Amino acid sequence: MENLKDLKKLALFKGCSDQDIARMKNCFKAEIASFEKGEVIINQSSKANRVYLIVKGEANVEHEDMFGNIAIILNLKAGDFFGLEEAYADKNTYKDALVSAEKSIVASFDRQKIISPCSNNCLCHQILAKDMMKMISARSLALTDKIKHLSQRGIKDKVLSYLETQSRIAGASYFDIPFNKTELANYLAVERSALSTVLGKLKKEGTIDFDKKRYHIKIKKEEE
Amino acid sequence: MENLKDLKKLALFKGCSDQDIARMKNCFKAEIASFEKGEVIINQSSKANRVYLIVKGEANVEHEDMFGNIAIILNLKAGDFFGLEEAYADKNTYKDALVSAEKSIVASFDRQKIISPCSNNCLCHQILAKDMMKMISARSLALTDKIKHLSQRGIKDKVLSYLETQSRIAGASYFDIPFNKTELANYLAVERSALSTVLGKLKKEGTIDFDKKRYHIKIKKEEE
DNA sequence: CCCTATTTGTTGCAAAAACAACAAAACTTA
DNA sequence: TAAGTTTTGTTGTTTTTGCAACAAATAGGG
Repeated sequence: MENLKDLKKLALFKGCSDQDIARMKNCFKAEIASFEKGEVIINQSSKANRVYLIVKGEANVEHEDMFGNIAIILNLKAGDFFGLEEAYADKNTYKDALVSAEKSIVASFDRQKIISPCSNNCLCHQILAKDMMKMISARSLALTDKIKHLSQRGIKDKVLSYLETQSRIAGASYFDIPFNKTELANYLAVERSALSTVLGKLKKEGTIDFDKKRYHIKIKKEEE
Repeated sequence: MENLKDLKKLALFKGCSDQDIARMKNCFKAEIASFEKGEVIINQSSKANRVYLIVKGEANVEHEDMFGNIAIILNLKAGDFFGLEEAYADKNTYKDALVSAEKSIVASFDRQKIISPCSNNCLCHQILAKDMMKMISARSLALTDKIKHLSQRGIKDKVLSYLETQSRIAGASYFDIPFNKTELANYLAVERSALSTVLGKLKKEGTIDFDKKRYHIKIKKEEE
């Protein structure tokens, strides 16, 4: 099982021995699978009986509304979970889909095993449980951040709000974002072409610069 | 301490005796205060060293952006927490303010005491810890719901998305929402006057009806 | 390296939302 | 109940966005 290497790289399992991980995999009824870009890992509205862990690559949490519009709710990276909230809040269907954003490896675990205390007394299970809390909290804060972007009036303010947050996270005025233009439009819930126009304008104005997925905030907007 | 009565009403403390609650209050360094409508319970950007519990009434999580626009992120009711995520994710400032939405009673606890295991072995502390996970998960799902509303193109779709969710939660086509029109506009991040126009149109069309904070979805939009 | 698929930029037009300003209605409270 | 405050509705103007269609640029695969 060469996937063990990828698992061990995750901060989540730091300090766990191979045996620990092997035992946990068994304990949680783990399964590991790999996906190509664009492949659906788990469908919207399907039964929520597993919890997914991105082991390698990236995946997007997506929601399709009644008109067929796709919204990218969140971008998940290695170490991030999908489905934990449903498990803990006792919801039995996922309200969103998980879609591989690039070549990825995803582990999944039995929902019930994850949320209930381990009978086997796995060495890492306690650590894991503690981390869960932290991860869900971080997710919650990330969602709040996103709401802040979406709450901006106008595409210009939305995109600047997003880019400033990304810049702050990166701790630099140059930074990469996980979205191409089409995906960024989906993430910000605006028209792709309109976003393109606004980005072009901001570039011409000299406020920002960008190339591919790399951005640069040249003029920092002042906080209130 | 007559506030004890209010605390005991919360699902969170069901099955806890007065002594249990008294011990927990001591253990968590609890403080209780009451607030009028519009009063700021805790300011945006202030030090996040306490966790707040709405004991009675309602409060809104609000965010003011760099242009002075107020966004209502979330409406909290009795039993809901504020600041838990910051505690668990180890953030030291609140990114939002908590504002009393009506006459309310709010308890606050020492952040550190909440997130670390209790040395006194309070009877309810374990239960509390378990509920925390559930609450944060539920919050996360609620935020995802809101993102879905905000992701809709156009005010009409936003407000219908919101009202349908509220209707589903209430389990009826008649239901009350916690916002007046101004607050609803802030929650949906749109112009109040534009929202007013759209609501009027929907009422004239016969899609919905409303009076004060009571709404009625007359024609149900079909899911995809 | 060429062919194809995807991504990105551009434009014009129609529709919608922001904004501002004001009037009517409802709610407070003295 | 009268005065003042807040909420809600209305309207006209300006700006922005959505939408559709197309062209250019880029990436990916054989």
